[in-house]
Amino acid sequence: MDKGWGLTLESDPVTNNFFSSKTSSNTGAFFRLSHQRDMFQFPVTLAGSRDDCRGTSASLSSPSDDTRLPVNEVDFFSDKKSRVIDDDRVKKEHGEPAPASELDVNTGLLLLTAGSDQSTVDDGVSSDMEDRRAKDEVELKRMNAENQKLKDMLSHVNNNYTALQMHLVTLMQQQRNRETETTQEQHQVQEMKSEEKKHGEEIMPLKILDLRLSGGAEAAEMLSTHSSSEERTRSGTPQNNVEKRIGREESPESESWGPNSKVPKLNSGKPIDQSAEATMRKARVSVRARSEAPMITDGCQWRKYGQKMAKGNPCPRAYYRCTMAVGCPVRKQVQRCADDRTILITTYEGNHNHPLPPAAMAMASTTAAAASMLLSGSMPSADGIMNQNLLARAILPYSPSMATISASAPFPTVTLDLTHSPNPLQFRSPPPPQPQPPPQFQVPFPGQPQSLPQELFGQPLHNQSKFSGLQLSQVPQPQLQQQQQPSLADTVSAATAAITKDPSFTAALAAAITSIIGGVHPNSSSNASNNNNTSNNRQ
DNA sequence: CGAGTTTGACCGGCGC
DNA sequence: GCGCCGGTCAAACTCG
Repeated sequence: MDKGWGLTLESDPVTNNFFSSKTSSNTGAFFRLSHQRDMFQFPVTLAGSRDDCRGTSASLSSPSDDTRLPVNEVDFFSDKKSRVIDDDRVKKEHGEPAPASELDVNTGLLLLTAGSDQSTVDDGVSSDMEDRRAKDEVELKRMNAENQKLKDMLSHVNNNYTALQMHLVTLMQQQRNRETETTQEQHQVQEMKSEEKKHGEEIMPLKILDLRLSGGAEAAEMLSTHSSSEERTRSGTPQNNVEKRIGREESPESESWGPNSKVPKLNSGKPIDQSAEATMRKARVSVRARSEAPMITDGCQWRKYGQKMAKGNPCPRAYYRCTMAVGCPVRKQVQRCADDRTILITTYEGNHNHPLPPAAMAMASTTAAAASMLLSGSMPSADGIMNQNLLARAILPYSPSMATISASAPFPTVTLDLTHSPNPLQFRSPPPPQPQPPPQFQVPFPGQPQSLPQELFGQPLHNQSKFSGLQLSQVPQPQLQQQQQPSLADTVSAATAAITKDPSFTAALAAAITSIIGGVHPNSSSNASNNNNTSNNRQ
């Protein structure tokens, strides 16, 4: 029952659906906030100050202060807006019209103010005043339109900026790949042939992951292994089970988790790129999170295809595959921790072969960044440093030691441990009084189903903004549509700031998106329409 | 009735 | 070669 969620981090100026209801009543508010996040945050992003993230986020706090104006709007023009509005209201209450020049700001509140004016007028203010106010309202509407236009423009610029950044990252990593490809592959092949297969596993998936992350479709194209192109081709065509089965038997590349994709044998017998491709998909990103829910929600559609009792764990392991596109190779395993059954371990594997909704992109990019970090661990390079930074920046705002790497496992795995319940917004201060701790902790990715957050936080949303804002986006909050609950705005802004302001994360996101969607523009409006899942309906 | 889940069977890798 | 194990399949089942 995940309808109505998934609109999260990504603004989409192309579609211009600022205030559209999108797919549910919940998304509208957040979507608007997303844009506004872009709107006010973008200039800071351009400043390129990585630390602004926290600073700005901190400045967005005080969600408990319900009297605050929505930060996004306040920030957009000037800081005197709130004062202007208050003054305006005071003046009007005293029969003194506010100058029209001061009315060009907070639209929602001004509209409300206008409404209250009416009652004042009814009380017997002169018709002259009435005319003035009518003019003010007209002016206000005009300003609203301008404001909207500016939002559009800013979002558009922001997207252009992101696209440029993505392109830059792509080019840089392509260059590096070209430089390192030959020597590294030769070296790795020699190593793998001479050393343990485990060592081979450790290197190969990482390399390919890096290729995907860095170059995405372009790099894959350049290096075109026929397996990867084959996979892309297959991904675009419908598959039935028979085809899958055949593909599984005849081509190890057809199913990422297929038993045929085992690394050692592939390495020995297949071209390096092909085996590497297969191996790459063995790299995993594991997310540990406390959750009562049977499965964390990450923005994708999943279909359960199996359940097994794993050795050493009384809790069954569930197997899911991504169903957002036919033939998507991404799988995930969900299992409760044997030691602490409140901990849900979700392990992702593979790369999506389809555009992702923003909510899923956040998760995918994070896991991709994690996988990239895994790569960087064995392949020190400028990118490695960057990728570590990516993950660190993606995660560390929430906890300084969440990510652990295990390359000794059967498959190299990055574990994002979110079970330590860090104060996700610890960089914001001060925390509001929490009547009770959240009963569970969910992965701070957007796209949580609407049904969860209230349970998560055990309190009204507007008091929950200390939690990672990324998942607050889908919480029903009708009020927000009207006056943009500051706490939610803060939360969303802080969360998005934590992610989007960081140039390195933006790069990671861009690269991940590139790799994930295979060249589809991340801002494609198709994503926006794609983002509401009905998966986990029975979860 | 269709979509999703359940669950036993099956498959392949791996260790002994 | 055999058994264990992880992973997947697919028929049966459930649910809306």
